[in-house]
Amino acid sequence: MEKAPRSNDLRTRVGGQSGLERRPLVHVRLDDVDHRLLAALAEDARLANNALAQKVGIAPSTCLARVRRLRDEGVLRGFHADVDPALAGRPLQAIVAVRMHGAARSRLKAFLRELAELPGVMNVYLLGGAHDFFVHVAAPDSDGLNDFVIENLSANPGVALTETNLIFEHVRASWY
Amino acid sequence: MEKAPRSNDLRTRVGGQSGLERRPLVHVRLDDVDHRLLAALAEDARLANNALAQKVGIAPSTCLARVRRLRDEGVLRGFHADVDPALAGRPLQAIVAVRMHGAARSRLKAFLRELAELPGVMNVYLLGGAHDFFVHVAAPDSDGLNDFVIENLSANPGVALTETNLIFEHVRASWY
DNA sequence: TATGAAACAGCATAAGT
DNA sequence: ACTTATGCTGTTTCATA
Repeated sequence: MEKAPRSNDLRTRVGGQSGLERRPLVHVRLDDVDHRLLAALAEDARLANNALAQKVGIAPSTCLARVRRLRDEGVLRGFHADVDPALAGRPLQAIVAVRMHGAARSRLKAFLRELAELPGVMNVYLLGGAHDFFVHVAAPDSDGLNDFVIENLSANPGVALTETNLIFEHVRASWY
Repeated sequence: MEKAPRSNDLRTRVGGQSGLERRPLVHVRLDDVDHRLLAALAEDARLANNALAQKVGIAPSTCLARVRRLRDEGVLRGFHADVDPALAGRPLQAIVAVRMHGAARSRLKAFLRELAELPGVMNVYLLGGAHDFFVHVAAPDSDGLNDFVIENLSANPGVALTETNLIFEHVRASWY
């Protein structure tokens, strides 16, 4: 039996999920233990398997298998550090609401993908409703924000209008 | 020498930052290595110190000290698992824009704090602009979403109007 | 399917250069 | 800031219930 190079299954195959590609929409049955695992990892993604197992009351080996299953099924999409944009040089956050011209809607998803790659862009939400999408962006200053909106949004001929909402506070909820 | 119970410094003192409390607004100088560390951890929060060090091209001990500094300074706010709401039983996401009555604005922050604790609430954004805040929420179904808006938002006498935007796609950007 | 033990590998941590 | 060295912990497999 060839020995695979020890792949820490909790850490590998993380990321690489843009959120834009269509997912097979499987239904996953999650029991109470699974929910506790998800809650614990949502709160602290760096919990070691041992500590995690103890926290939810199962054996480490069982815990490892459960978490691997959750990852393989796609319930656990990844593990990310939460960086404070203000302290990382981007103290000015905004949510820019954008409406497109009707003809440009076919290229919308590709456009969003490009936007998500731009520096400072934190989230992009494709919407149904009065606006077509929201861009959550963090900028170094007011000029930077203005430049972002003008150069990356308004400059696009498909963009009909933008509405910039400054963010005064952002509370990231604990999820459940 | 008393042996402190091995505290993995990368994992301790994580969480407990709601985002609502006022921060001392210190300026942090980040060099290129720091930015690479943040980017790497934002992409995969479970990278072990060794692997992280190798990835950014510094020694493990240096890496440990750097990351600890980033955490102590508040640049690294925490490490969170990214759970797919759809596969976890909440396939319907929305961003609800809310405007308050003028008189109710003084209690706004406390209100947001309460909202953030509700099941399904993922983000709350306090805004300046046409709306007072946005609530990013994930609901089990259309009824659940409706109930959330009515019971937790419209029911509040301070709420003047709500505008629910369904989310078709959510792209979480790679941060930088 | 979950558990527990055992073995191994790999990591955090603290010296010293 | 790097290198080295050392306990020690976490991961992993396998046998068992």
